[in-house]
Amino acid sequence: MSDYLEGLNPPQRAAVEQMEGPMIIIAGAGSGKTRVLTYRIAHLLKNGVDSFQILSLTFTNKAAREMKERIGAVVGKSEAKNLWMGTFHSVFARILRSEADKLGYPSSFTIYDSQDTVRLMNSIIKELGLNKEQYKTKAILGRISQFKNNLITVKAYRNNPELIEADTMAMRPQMGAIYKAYVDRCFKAGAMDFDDLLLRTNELLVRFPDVLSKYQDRFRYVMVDEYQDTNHSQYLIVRALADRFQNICVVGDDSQSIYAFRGANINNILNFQKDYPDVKTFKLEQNYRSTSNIVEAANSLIEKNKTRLDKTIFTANDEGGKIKIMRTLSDGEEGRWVANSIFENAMNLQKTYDDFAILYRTNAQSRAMEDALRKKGIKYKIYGGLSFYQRKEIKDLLAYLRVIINPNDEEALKRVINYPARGIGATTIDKLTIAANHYGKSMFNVLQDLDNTDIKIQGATKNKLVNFSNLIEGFQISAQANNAFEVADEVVKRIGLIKDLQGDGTPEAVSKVENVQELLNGVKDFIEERKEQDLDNSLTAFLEDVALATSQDSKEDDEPMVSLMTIHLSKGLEYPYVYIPGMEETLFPSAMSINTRSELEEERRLFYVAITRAETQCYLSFAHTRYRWGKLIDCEPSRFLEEIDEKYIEHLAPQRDKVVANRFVDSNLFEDDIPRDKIRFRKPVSRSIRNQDKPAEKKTPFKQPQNLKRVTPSLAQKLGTSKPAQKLAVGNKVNHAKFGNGEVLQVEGTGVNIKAEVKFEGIGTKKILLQFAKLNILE
DNA sequence: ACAGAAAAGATTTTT
DNA sequence: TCTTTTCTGT
Repeated sequence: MSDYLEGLNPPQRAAVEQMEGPMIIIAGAGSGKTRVLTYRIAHLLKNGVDSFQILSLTFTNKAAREMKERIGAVVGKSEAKNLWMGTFHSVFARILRSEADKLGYPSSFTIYDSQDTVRLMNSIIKELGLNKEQYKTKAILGRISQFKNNLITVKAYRNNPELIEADTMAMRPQMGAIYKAYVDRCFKAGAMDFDDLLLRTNELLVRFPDVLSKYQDRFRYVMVDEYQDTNHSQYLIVRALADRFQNICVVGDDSQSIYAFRGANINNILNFQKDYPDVKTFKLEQNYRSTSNIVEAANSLIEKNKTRLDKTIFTANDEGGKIKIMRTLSDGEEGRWVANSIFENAMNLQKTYDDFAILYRTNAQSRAMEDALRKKGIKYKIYGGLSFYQRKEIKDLLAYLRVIINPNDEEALKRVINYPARGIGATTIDKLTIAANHYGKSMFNVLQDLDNTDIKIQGATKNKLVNFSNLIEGFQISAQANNAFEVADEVVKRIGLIKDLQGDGTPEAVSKVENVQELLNGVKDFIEERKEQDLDNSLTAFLEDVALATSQDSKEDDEPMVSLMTIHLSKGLEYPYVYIPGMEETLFPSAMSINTRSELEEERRLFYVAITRAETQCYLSFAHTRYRWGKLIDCEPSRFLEEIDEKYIEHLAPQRDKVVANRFVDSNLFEDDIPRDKIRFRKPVSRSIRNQDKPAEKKTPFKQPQNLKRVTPSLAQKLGTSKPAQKLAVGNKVNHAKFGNGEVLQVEGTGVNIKAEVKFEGIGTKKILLQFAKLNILE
């Protein structure tokens, strides 16, 4: 019966068998963390713990679902069903729904996604008459998010001179007013943003001790996965809930903390031992995922971080291939190289495309990869980006459903009030907004009571408004009698959505219609699935599911495809072959994150996460030029490349071509790594042909030579320094244009500061900065 | 009120 | 480069 314990190594087993008291499992990458978590819950259940008493918080819905399935396999499905398992946001949304009235919210409160909050903030800034250059929507929202994650309410903000001072200094003196307006509007709309789901939970637990007591008593065993990525708000919730029984088990890896930018506090995991002095610590240090080359390379990288918990990741796996680094001229060439390499590996090693992943720092990098993959005929899927539920046609339909459930949901209302177009324009909406603010009512209430408001709206427009509000009220009545699918279907038919989308029959239009159809099917599936499991299948439940769904949660495809995603999204996943393009300064590490040590360390952890996704082979690449912001810019290899111990690395880029090198040195152009064909043939031919039918002044004639000139000096420097440590070794015989022949005695420094000590015949020893030296390797 | 044109903005990561 | 916002004229 307890055979599930057999396959575990000693620390894994010890962690599984530790049932009571505070404990922390420090789980290195690929150390079988999910297994331990799963079996630990199974173990609790087997030992008589009631499944209703376990709360398990994960980072993604997907992780929760998978874990539930695996537990179900061990202890039986019906038992697993009772577990409270999910993301912080989804679990606490559920709790907040049942306790909403205590906080003055309707239990059918809406969850605002980031699109909604941006729209709301835009209108607030406009209404307050603020300069939008000075008050950037995103920056303001980011600041408010910070406040909320640290439980700083509007009141607390106003009583905090330091915060006010900081905002005043940052040229945002109206921050407090904006914050208040934002919170008020959300509240009035019966809406919570993502941060509210945590903040309001805290409020609930603090203000209502009986509620806290209830949930403390209910959740006698609390588990938190990815603890290194919890923020302060989450930290407090967890601590409060576990306070009575102290059966709290957190799992995480400080080396994989990559969400500081959205408030994650790595100190939560670093200080856990201080919070619970009698904590039991378990370390899972054996990596089962990757080859030893990958594990060791990642170790050598992460050692460069100063703030770390003490642990040593090791593996018993094969050595495997070294980490391969490729250098290319341009981002386009980088993409082609990746696509080719995937194609060849799949072919030669008999792998399917499922075995490959391309992980990048920024979403913008996907394009070059996509282009190359498409040309090569390789199927791929992109995770992240616009999820299905964020597409316009879907959001529009969802907005109708939201208004039906919660007519005070202003963002949804504004979305649908004139969609499909029914002649209610911006002017009218502005008037309604003003009236709503003035009377302290929701916009929909104003609509229902037009006669008792003194806003000047023309008769024709007024009719349209009345028709609209009647339409919604009709839906609401229907929603009381019919299920979610029937309501959604009725909405689509009544507003003529399909007809509106069909339009001109372009492929885009067709796909929009299909999307709407798919959403309807989705509602149907949802209802049936929930019915089967005897769960809430209301429209409200559906909308909540959708609001908290992420792109990772989409269904699996049957056809094998290469996976493309940001490194952030890749956390928790693993692939045999991993490609990490764009290993360049200002891209990775990002230019925004090189100013402080902690930011840089987070970037390094991000790189660590990326490398450790790989099971058998990891490829890194960088380009010398890249299109960014529509401009061709020069790039320098990432500093991270030099931080991996050389012995785990193999460079794939061709070595310097000496003949070419010499020729270029003579003319003071020594970008000898550029293959000759590339110099001649990069696009100018086709461009000049295309330019023939364009006005002369618009064309950029022979951009190529221009680029060469502009690029030359710096590119030369970079090529000279790109891998000098490897290229220029002690003992090399070199030639210098001025000093003649010599022998390398020493190489020191990094990046642009690499120096070589060279003994020249008849001249003596010189220290030369490779960045400027015109050295040719003779042997 | 709306379509088409011009200008601005974006690219760090997201539950 | 490509998308989104704002302006302009009807």
